[in-house]
Amino acid sequence: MNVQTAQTWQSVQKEVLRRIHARDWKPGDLIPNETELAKEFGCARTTVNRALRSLAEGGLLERRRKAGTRVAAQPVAKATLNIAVIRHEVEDRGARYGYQLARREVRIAPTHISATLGVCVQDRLLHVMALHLSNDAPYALEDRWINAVHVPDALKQDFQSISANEWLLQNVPYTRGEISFSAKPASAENANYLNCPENSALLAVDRLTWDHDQSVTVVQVLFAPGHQMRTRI
Amino acid sequence: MNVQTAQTWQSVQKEVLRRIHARDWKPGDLIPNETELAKEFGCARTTVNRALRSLAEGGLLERRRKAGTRVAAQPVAKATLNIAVIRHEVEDRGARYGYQLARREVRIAPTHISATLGVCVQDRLLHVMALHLSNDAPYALEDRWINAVHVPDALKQDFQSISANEWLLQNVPYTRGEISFSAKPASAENANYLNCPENSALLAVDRLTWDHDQSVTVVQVLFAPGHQMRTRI
DNA sequence: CATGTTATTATGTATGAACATAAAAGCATG
DNA sequence: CATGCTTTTATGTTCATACATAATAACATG
Repeated sequence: MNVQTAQTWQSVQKEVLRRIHARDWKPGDLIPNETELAKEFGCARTTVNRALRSLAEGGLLERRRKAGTRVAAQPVAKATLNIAVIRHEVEDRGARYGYQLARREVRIAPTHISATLGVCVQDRLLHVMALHLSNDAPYALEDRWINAVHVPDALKQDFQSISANEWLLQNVPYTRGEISFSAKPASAENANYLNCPENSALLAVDRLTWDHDQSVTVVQVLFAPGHQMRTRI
Repeated sequence: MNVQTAQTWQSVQKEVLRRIHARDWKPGDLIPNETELAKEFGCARTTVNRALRSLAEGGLLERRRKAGTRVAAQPVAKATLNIAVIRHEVEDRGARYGYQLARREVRIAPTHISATLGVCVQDRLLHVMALHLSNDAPYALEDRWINAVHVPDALKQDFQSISANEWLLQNVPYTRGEISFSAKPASAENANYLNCPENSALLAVDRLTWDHDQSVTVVQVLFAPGHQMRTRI
């Protein structure tokens, strides 16, 4: 019953975290309710709420009205990966960024692409392929289809000096998207661009974005062999 | 100056989002300050604060004291991957989970492992290798080293029926960790366990966890070819 | 005993007021 | 003109209070 002073929500959170890590409160345990904790810490319930809510967002606590707050039995580690503009990614690593447009064409897309984008099979889409370089070495290969029906402005861009990656982010809004991570063997073409042996294991990031119910773009980014995406948990 | 009614922080957030998506407020733009928005929406500043803060956490807004709030020029998409217990992952997909212990040994670790875990090279660590199955097909191969100096209880476990993955999460706390995603070619041994051709492209998830300044475990999970980790953004 | 209704309770949210704090902008001083 | 101090301002946070809501627990009723 140590009444504390100088209560900020961070200090409350820190103390709660300490108790969880020290196993005072074990996974699955119900912890005291907000009112009791507020009394113990000598602060307002609002402050305790702020501290616990943010821990719950991180997956460490599970909260339910009336049922109370408990320590997550099996905390699902949430790995948050920042998918930034590739140029920034390279520059943040302190490397010199380079960009090469490999292909730009307006054409009818393969059926799996038009199906994914939800457009008619005979719609002409913009296909852009580009290589991103880090200190002149291949860094990532971007293979993108843009829904030119919904984004006609894209047709005016030649993507010679600015990547579609960057142009879209600056100019075309999207409201939602899907992203998936997988490993893929390098095709002959991939290997040629990325300057690696054919069938090398490549990290692939596939993205599909929508603006309300209109698809915007679908893209696959293949990273050069050995590439890692890292984060803390 | 439409004065709204029934203000919840969610409705404020929704309206702010609408304006961003409609490009009323464009990337890089400074938006009205909290006091003004509160007046416009007819709610308390606290409510506006809650709405904007949560958008800022998601990376869509950038806020700085005195400088104000602006729409992120290049919203960094934050892909949050849930790294759950593998058994749950399989079961959530509606498949039958299976588990096979492949190896369990207490031995001196390769130097890169003891270095990673920050233990003495001659410390004996627990090495566990196990195969996770989905509907009897190989799903993921777990290759793990446990810091037996810090987690002596692990030595008592045979890991015949419960995976180290699950046992650790239930029994050993950690305060922080690192996680990285990459693509790797299957070694002969990998290929044997995962029942795939040698050099297949495999998605690899590497995790390293710490309890304060003691390392807990380092693990590599290799997923069977074709595996995808998905999320919405 | 099963089932539906009601009370209770813990979290969730809104409010206005107050003060804290970071950072920009203005100002003074050498 | 450079440098350091002061003011101003927008966000950040705390608080007490009040009411909303979901979900459990208690109760009544057939």
